[in-house]
Amino acid sequence: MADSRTPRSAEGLGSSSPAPAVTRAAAVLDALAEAPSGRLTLSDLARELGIPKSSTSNLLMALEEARLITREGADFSLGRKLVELGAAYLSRLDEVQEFYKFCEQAPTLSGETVRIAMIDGDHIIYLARYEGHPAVRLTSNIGDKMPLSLSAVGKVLLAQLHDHDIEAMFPDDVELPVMTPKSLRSAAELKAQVTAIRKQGYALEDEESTLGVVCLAVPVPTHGAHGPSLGLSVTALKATFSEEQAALMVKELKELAHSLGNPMG
Amino acid sequence: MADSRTPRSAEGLGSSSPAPAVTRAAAVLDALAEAPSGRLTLSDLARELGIPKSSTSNLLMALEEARLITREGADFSLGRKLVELGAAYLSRLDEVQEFYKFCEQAPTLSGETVRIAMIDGDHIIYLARYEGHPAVRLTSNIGDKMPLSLSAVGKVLLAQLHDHDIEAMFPDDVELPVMTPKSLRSAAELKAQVTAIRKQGYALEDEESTLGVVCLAVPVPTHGAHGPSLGLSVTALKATFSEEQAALMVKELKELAHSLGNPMG
DNA sequence: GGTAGTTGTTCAGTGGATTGAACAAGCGTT
DNA sequence: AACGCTTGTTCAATCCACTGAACAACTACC
Repeated sequence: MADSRTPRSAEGLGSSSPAPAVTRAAAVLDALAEAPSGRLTLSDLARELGIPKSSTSNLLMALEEARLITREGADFSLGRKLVELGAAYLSRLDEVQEFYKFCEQAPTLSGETVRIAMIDGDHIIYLARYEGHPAVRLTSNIGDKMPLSLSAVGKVLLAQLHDHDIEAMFPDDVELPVMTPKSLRSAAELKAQVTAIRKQGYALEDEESTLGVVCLAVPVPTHGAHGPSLGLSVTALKATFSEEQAALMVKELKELAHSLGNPMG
Repeated sequence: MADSRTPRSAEGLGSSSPAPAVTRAAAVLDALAEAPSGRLTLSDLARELGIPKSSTSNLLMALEEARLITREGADFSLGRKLVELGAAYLSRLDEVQEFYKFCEQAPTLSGETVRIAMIDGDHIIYLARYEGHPAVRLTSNIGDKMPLSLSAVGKVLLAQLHDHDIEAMFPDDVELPVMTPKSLRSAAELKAQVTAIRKQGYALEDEESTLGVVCLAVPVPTHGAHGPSLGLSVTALKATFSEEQAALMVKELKELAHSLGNPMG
């Protein structure tokens, strides 16, 4: 009966937005992005977000006119304008451009799958991907999200935060997402890793998100304090993974991180 | 003095939106996307969009809370959430996934630079790019836009439209964008090409956007009448471009287009 | 230092967006 | 076919988001 019973109201009860229509419109976009099929009807949205139908209708018309959503018969889905806007965001990040250039020239990395990611709330989000050999074709795409505890980049970016922030995000009794038998289970495990990562300067993910796959990650030093935290990672097959190779990759990752962190590297 | 004098009002004078706040919020996003530096202040936005400062402030607060924009001191820029939303849109397009798979296996295309694009108002927008050989590294990225008259995909998608739509978009006295000496100049030229493209089933772009580079494109048949028009293109260096190669590429492009057009190809 | 130009924030009044009920149109069932 | 239960649209009354002016905080330039 597809009873998706998640009446998460658009407004957080106490938080009256200075422009409710905008907040609700954003909630509509979120709902469409999270809907498994990517398509919802007016009534679906009105019900899920707790907005009167007539108001929802107005919102949808305005969103459609702005091409932020598309109507297809009775179904609404995300609009193409969002691809433009997302691309506009990425094109402004000089780091992404330099990332590609560096990967091509790096002796070891140029043959591997390298990604650059950014912390985004309690997730990481992939900004760009360089694929040296399509041998290990990844399923993740640009823009995809991943829990912090399940990825090397996530852990290395977490390690950059202050302890009290980590504590706030991962209280001792928190339930961590699990994707493989080797996924971290407890906040304690995660925090132990964080201190280890701080010492050694890089993070390792050992089949914690995908069996047979390992990941190394380093942080990009945040230049000038402003701007969000970036991280870099290499992905490799566990089967063909050696200590010396790892050392080489970490070395090159750190070089890349350094040149990204210092504008005129 | 950076006198960007473009007071393009957010509302189109006569068009009263059913949810003005949303329309204006979308205008804010547009303005940020088009701003050369990607950063604008509250006053910049208020001035450019013709919105009172106090209202603009409200909009920006709501947008920031939704993470659709970010504040950095006094400057506002696009937010990360837009990358997520754009990615969510793309992930729903099965065509993109199949596009990659096909390109890898195609005998000729697998070595070339292939792209899939979509018509979007009076532009095309690139949805995905497959790069066989990084020999001809393109400057265009996913999400980038391009005028219809300047690209092979643009022309081939234009040729899919009805004549009266083309006439409306390109009246005889229209001024076409020019990027190289070989760019089309007049609507007449464009329309002549459109009829030619309809006959031969594919479009050629001969150094019209970049000197030294040629492009071939075919349309993807729109299955079931709904859904936007997609197009495929291959890019090659004019220097190494031969007739037979072109024939092969067009053949494979058409195969790909066919399998994309028919879900269970 | 003083002035004139910014900037972004505050606040009470008002005009228009939002709303709920009533509407019409579409489906599936009995 | 008539029913029950959907769907999305219409419309007048109300409430609240928007507004404009006044505010405070900076910067720049004599």
